[in-house]
Amino acid sequence: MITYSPAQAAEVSGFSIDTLRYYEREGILRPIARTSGGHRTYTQDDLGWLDLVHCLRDTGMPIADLKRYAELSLDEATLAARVALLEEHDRRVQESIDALRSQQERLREKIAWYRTQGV
Amino acid sequence: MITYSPAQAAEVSGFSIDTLRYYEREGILRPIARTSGGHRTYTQDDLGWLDLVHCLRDTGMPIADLKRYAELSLDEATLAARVALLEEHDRRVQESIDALRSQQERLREKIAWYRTQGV
DNA sequence: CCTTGACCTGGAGCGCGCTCCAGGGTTTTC
DNA sequence: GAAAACCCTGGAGCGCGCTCCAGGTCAAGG
Repeated sequence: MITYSPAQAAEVSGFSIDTLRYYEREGILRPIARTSGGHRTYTQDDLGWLDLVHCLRDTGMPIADLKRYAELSLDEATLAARVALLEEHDRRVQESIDALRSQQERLREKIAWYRTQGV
Repeated sequence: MITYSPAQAAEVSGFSIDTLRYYEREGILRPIARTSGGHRTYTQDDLGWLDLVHCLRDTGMPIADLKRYAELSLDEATLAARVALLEEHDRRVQESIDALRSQQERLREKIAWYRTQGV
């Protein structure tokens, strides 16, 4: 089985080593496997999960929500509930995109107004 | 001339009274006029500026940038430079909208994948 | 082996953007 | 003219999401 050192996991996931440890402490990552000496070895599954985590963080999901989602994932039977949460998150992402666009529209109106003031 | 008490300025601008004071301390607002007793009286101009501030904050401009922008505004001759900064900000807003949309796209792909796993 | 670089833990610290508080003074209302 | 509501200042505190540090242990190359 292919595994990854902390440095490699950081490289591939795009999170810093410190952040990976922080996520594990917070329960966003399940406990990562260790070598006999105690060094972490990330699996491809771990990296797959981190990819989703990155996507959710980039779209503004708070750490606390991610943690609840991760806890849900411990129980196989919650798959439907998890997908529902992702869809709910998708709606919030859509709202923030819409909000950003409408504020951008206002910004552009203000720029246009300044332009009429002789720029 | 129409003026506004702190509470009214907060109501109209959508910022809390504490935030208005904070912005003034930080130099994002020019010093607000006072009554003989020291209470602030906001003018319509102040509220107009606060409206732009709200727009810029909502689109993610950091406090430090807003402060630099406000300092520029003290000099009439910088109008063109300020408009250029707003346009630069507009480009960054566009970038973050685009980033959000592409991450949303990935999120939707992940949801679709989970759906194939039997939800 | 032994060096060198990567990794470990627990906990402190930080940057941002507010938010709240104590202990007062001011303004408005009746 | 007194009560009630509002506002003042300076500074401390907070929530979030990391980031850094000390003081050690582990692992891979020569």
